Amino acid sequence: MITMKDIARKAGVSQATVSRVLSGTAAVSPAKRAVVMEWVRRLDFEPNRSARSLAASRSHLIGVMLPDLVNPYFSEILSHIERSAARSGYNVILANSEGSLRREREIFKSLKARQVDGFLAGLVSPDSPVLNEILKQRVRTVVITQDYEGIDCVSVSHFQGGKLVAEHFLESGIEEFAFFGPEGDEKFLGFRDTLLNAGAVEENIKVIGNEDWWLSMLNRGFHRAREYLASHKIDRRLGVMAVNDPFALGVVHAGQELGIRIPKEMAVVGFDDTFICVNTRPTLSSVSQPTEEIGRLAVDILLKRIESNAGGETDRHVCLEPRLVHRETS
Amino acid sequence: MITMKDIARKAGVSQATVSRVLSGTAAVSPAKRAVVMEWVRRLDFEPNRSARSLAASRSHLIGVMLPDLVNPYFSEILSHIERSAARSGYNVILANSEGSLRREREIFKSLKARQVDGFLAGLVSPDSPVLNEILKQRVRTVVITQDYEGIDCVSVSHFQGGKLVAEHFLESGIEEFAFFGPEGDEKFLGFRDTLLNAGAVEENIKVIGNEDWWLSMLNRGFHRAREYLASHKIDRRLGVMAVNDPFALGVVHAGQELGIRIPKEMAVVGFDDTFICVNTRPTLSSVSQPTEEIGRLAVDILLKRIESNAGGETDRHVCLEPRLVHRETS
DNA sequence: GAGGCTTGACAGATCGATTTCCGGGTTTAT
DNA sequence: ATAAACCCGGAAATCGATCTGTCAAGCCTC
Repeated sequence: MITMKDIARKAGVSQATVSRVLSGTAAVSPAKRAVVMEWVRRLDFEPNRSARSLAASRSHLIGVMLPDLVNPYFSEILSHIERSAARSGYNVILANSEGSLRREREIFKSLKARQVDGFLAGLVSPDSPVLNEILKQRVRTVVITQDYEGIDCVSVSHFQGGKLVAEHFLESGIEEFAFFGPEGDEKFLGFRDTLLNAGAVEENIKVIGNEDWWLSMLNRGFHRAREYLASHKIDRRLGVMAVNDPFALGVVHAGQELGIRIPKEMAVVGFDDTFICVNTRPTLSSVSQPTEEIGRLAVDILLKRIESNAGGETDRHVCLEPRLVHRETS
Repeated sequence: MITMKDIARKAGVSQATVSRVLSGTAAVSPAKRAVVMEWVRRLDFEPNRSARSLAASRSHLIGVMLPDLVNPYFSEILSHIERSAARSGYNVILANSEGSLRREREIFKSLKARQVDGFLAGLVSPDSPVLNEILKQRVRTVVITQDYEGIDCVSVSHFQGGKLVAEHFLESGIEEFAFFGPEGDEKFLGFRDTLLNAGAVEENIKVIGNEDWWLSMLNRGFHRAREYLASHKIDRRLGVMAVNDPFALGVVHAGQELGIRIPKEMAVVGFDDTFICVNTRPTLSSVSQPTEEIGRLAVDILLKRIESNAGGETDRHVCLEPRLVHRETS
């Protein structure tokens, strides 16, 4: 391995000078700079990042923790995060929490030990133990997907999203509702509140499947939905909101299999507006989240925090507006 | 930050002893071991990974380079890679080459500087300059998605996959063919060879869109397909093979928009058998690749190489069999 | 009880960068 | 001409771990 020492020897300068040239922290005479650069090029030298992080306690690494990598919503966000980070010279170290709070804690600890300069976290629940650690340990973190007091956040208001769906159902004259997903989810709260305020009866709002939405690739949603729909006869038109698009798709397919007409007997709305929506028949209504903006802004805010060393400032909350995209399933 | 030195002082032993306890490389008396562990727990100590990598020149980090993160095929593989790696105590550092050879080179260089213990690479083309570097620089690497001489590989034979599709079309009596994707792709070669051997006429095998499949999320495929189908009247049944599922889906939708009946006038087969296939109507035929196995095996092989320090052995080529999954579009 | 062997633990070198401190050489001001 | 201010660049300390060399203590064996 080629080290700075080698370059220094070849170029006939000290190690410190090489370091200065490379990092540009101090002035170096054009002549020496040129010689150094020449040798760097010639030997194809790349400074050892471990040593660099150790010495500078800056790793140019950001930790990204997500609850699911297969759901296209997260894939898209991840993709935008990676791109933004790469543009600014940061690498991404990726971890999948699989929605487990225990895993979240482990990941957080282990990535901190890796000296990441900051975190981007898609947290699963407001109960996550990681939230306390973030506050306590002052690790620069931007949370996506939800909004927490005292922590930088970039997210769409899920509450608002749930409200949009509720309003949409109410306008269509629907009086029976079901939510496929975890009861504690913000979007469900928005959904239910809006319905109740509009005079809906609490008994007519069902919640199905609460703890394991992150395992929700299609089969999971499909089976849950089929199980439910098979045992609960639909007499009045049912408005179904799902926690995410894959789950919604499962509901649609379960409905189709059981001969339920969509959207006539059952209206279905998903969440995230991933590419799934326009590529299924019937096309899926969904609440849209601007993934590119989320990814980009999250990285921007995080890097600004890192590079300006601004730890104690007030937290930034970027709240983007969700939009209901109306398609064939509703 | 808490360091080993702190633990050593608190526990009244030397730093080396703490290191031994933590890494388990040498025997330490049970009594001291207990004291050390107690303090590690109490101070919630986690060794600094930068320092550790620097000293041990082992980072427990593997670099994963993929050409696309949104295509569910890669998402799934990535997800399995991350899980396997995490189980063995490795973290994943992720980079998206976006299919650009220039980016591939940059990424390779920069991750090497990060001291990754190994690489998992989904390379785009046999021309990738990274291939030479892998051979020359002896960086432990397992290539997925394709099969190269002299480098560890885990992949499905794309050639074989193309062959399966061709045979399938031939059995259906199809005599006109189109491939949507880059001409140099192995799967196209398998497709074409099989067709030609069976007596198909070269002029009846069209290739559409060759250089930028990685940008192929739906719109791209859709537009390419619409453009082509609108200007080329179908008189005999057309057999279309697409480079991946998103692209195939674009072809299906373009066909539908132009009133082409599927599979009657046009049969479409995708590649990768992602979850898209069963969740679109009509359901999409596709060539299946066992993503879980690919991800898991790739990590297994890489870690075995890393941990046994086996650099010079002959390369391992795991070639998994593709399977044609026949659905409604063909 | 002396010599040989194993085991446990310490001090100190090392990994490859960054960064501080300081001295020598130039330029500018008086 | 002398003092002051400025630039450059080198030597050495530092970051937080790992790992080697060394020595002391404990246990046999004869």
